[in-house]
Amino acid sequence: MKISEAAAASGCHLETIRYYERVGLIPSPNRTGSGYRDYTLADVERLRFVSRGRELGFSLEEIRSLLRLNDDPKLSCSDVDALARVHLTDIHQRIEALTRMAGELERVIAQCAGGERGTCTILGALRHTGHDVTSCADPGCRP
Amino acid sequence: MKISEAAAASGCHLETIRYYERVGLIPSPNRTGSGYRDYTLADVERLRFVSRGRELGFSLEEIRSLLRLNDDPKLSCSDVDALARVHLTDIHQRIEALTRMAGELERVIAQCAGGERGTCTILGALRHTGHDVTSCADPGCRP
DNA sequence: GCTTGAGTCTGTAGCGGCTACGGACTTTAC
DNA sequence: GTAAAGTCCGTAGCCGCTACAGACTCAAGC
Repeated sequence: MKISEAAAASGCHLETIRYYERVGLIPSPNRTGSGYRDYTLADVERLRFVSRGRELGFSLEEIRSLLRLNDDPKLSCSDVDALARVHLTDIHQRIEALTRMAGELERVIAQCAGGERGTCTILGALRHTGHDVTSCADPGCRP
Repeated sequence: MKISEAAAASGCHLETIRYYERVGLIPSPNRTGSGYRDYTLADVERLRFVSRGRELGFSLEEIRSLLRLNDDPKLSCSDVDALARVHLTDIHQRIEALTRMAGELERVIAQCAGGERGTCTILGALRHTGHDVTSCADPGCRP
């Protein structure tokens, strides 16, 4: 199977596949006589593994670990579980940070909306200290 | 004011300040006789503006636009409003994507927890097609 | 057999937003 | 006077790709 077919079958972009090979995430596939990469179904499955891992937000290093855990059935399932839980915690933290951002942004936008006057509350929030147009719970906000 | 003081006063890391200068986000400050950067309060305010913009998740290019809008009071407040709304939509989309990830991950983790058996459902979810251990609403999931 | 176009090859550079050096200089503290 | 800390500049690295350039190979049509 050629690289373009492997790309279509795995959901990875063609250039991304070459990149994964370069960084050692997937093994180098066989080559045809003329030097073209020749992928097996097993190769494609590995690529799909990586692709699904990325969809779940795992880093390439995490996926590297997951692949190792997957390759060696003697290794413990609880390591996989631990890795996934750490990753989940990280995702939750990112969601929290973004939610905070969104909330703050919504507040300053709401105050600005419709205001054609010279003083823009959004710019004001960026200019002035301590979010003084809002109520910031963080004591570090006030200087 | 020296760069380390400007860093402390603005909340930007010292090396980050030099970076912002290099990419033209902030103007080059005055220099002392010996070539040290010498920041004014206006410089620090600009840095704080950038720092707060980053806290709200704006990209440096967005902040560049906001600075321009801020510098020229003749420009319309509604441009600021529009920029902020686009950014807010983007944040909401990122939250949504992360929430989807977290949900899926929670599902496979829940099925795996406590399982010391050889077949790990987390690895299974990564290996096998179409999230067959879950219920995926996306028709593209099934091949 | 020959041409054309599409696919593939390698290597390198770029993105964003920093961060971290190395080696030279200056300032500060004792 | 000397040692330590701060600053300077330039460059390279991080992640996870993506996009070239310039050389090749392959498949289809004539």
